[in-house]
Amino acid sequence: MGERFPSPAEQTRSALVRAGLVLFGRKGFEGASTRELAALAKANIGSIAYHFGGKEGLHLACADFIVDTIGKIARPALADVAALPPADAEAGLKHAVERIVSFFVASPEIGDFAQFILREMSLPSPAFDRLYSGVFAPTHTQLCSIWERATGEAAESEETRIRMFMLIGQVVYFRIARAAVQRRMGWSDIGPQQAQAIAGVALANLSAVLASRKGKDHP
Amino acid sequence: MGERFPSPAEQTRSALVRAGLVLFGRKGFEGASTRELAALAKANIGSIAYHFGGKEGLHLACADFIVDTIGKIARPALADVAALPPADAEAGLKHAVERIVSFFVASPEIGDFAQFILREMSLPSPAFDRLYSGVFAPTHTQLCSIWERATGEAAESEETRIRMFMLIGQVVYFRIARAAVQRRMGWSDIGPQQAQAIAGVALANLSAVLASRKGKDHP
DNA sequence: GTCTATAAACAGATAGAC
DNA sequence: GTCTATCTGTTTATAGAC
Repeated sequence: MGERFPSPAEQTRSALVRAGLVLFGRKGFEGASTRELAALAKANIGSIAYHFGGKEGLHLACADFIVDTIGKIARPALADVAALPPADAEAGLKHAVERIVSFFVASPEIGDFAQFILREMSLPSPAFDRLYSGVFAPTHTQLCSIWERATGEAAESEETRIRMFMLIGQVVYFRIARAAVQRRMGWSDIGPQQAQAIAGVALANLSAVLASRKGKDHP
Repeated sequence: MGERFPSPAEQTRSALVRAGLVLFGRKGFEGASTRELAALAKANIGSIAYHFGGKEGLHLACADFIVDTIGKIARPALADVAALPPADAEAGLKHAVERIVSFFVASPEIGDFAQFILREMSLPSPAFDRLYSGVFAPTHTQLCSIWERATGEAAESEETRIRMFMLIGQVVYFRIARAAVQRRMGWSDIGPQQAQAIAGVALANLSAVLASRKGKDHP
């Protein structure tokens, strides 16, 4: 790890993890066979057992890769917003929503990540623990504290936590229900253009909710 | 079909479909084996081929069962709301959201349906077509027209269609991300009590959005 | 570390007895 | 219609050559 020129072994490991992200995400753990995985990674079948101890080991390594990658991208971005003075928190919150849309809904590279994560959510396997504590919990917690800065409502109240799930859910749903959305909307793809339309409505909703919370007491 | 006392053959068919709903939803098409399916249905392995032509035939039959069941429950309920005079449409819309929460998020019987549907959404198979045209499209279309009655905004505008996806998504997400939600919220289950908390926030959001749309022109 | 050959378990489909 | 035995192919894991 951390070497300037990755050794052949690390290249193989990395190729297998990338293949795992694609195939596990697309077809599920049982649906992806070790042969497919090795073929996509241009590695041999035995390398999975050698490097990861077996199919399940590769699956866990994929989860760790997602945690690392999201940790490097999303976490610092949200941390910046969370550090804004309350006066700017509302604008920061809106910016965060835009980022979530373009990152999670439209970006094609993240597609396999997203499917992998969603699969773990609806059918938690041992890999779920790592995703929850590495991605899910910190992201949601940070969003809650941004909300507190923007509205004055307690970050860890039940209502705020539910509300932040909805904020995420209404957007992430476009990735989850992608096939149905595309048909119903007549979209041949969900790219930057469609993401803009989605973000527009999401931001309008957010503004409406924020406006409705103003003028209420927060004892 | 339609007989007073179901024949043994129909009991077997029905048991296999029920097992299919559970196992396909829980483990995916590849993840569920014909042996497990037959065992759960207390039928023999050969009966799958006999009654449905094979594993995929059973899968399609499960999709048809969902379409029929939802069609009998959700469709007429939404149709009633869609028939309300515009003055009552807003209340009807809120009632519809409450129904969606308790039906889709909290009811345990629907859990396997939901997982089956969600699985087809993220990885469409031949069964997806039936679910889309039998459940998804009619439900979404009806929701859009209810929205039009409540707000005067065109049911089939891009904005309305996106907004209705968000209305559904923010709620359905609690089913999709159930495992993560339970951990983060400290809920040991998502039952009627939790559904009420979810519906409360969803309705507050809806009211806020409706309020923000008032006083705008709809040329 | 890479790659191949093989083992042992498992899959879905089918033929035929009842 | 039900159920069992079996066929054929595929799966993961592993042993060992290089």
